[in-house]
Amino acid sequence: MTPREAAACCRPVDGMLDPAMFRALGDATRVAIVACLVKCGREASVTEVAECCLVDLSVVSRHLALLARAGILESRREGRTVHYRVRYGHLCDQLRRLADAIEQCCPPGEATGASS
Amino acid sequence: MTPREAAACCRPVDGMLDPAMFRALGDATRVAIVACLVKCGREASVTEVAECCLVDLSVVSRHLALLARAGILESRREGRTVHYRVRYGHLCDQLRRLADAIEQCCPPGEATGASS
DNA sequence: ACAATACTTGCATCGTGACGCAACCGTGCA
DNA sequence: TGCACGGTTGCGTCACGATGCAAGTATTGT
Repeated sequence: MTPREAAACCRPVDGMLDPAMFRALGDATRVAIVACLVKCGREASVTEVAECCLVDLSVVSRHLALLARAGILESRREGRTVHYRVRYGHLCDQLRRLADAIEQCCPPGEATGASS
Repeated sequence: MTPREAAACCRPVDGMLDPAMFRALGDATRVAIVACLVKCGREASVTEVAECCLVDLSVVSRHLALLARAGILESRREGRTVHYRVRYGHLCDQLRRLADAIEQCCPPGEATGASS
């Protein structure tokens, strides 16, 4: 199969490789925010998150909104406070399903770490 | 634990969230190239890959080099031809280990799809 | 009603990255 | 040695995104 033919052929991996999700994780500040929230293990307000960052609070607000749009975080409003939390289930699921979809195309003979 | 404390605390997830890898997958053209190579299941030359893309061959060459630097692809030279192939094992491993590291911080009560 | 809090949005600036073209390098062949 | 082929690299252009500041919005408390 030539690459040209492969590009036309539809596989599970096509739907999993969403540039928007990866772009969201492709920025140092956003990665720091996500790591912070992941390790925190609970939801946090914009102000709380901004205390871990060197950038302006308005920038943090925009980053959080972007991460939520990308499906990595979710938000909950409580009065004038907005809480953001990691979508652990969705995020881990996406990563594992992508790994599975990629592996499915891996020709025999190439180790992928799994024995399926 | 406040987000500020969480940011200072070191967890496995810190080393796994590499912005460079995600940035590499955060571009539509590069994602198309990776999807093409993944589905192809074999190595392909720069010219072959360029036949699946709408952009100039020089652009494809740069994208392939970037993806190789990010650890997603690897290259092999054969005469004047350069073959690129997906690092299936490394890529899937990275994705799964990241999922594991994130899940490790997930508080009990939040479903992550796994039962560990 | 007024003020304070918590966050969002408009706007200007600046850097980075994607792209195409052209020139260049390395290899193989006549 | 000359030439064709396969890739890479330099350079200019252009668009987008990250940032900070200031202004605006929504909600709470006095």
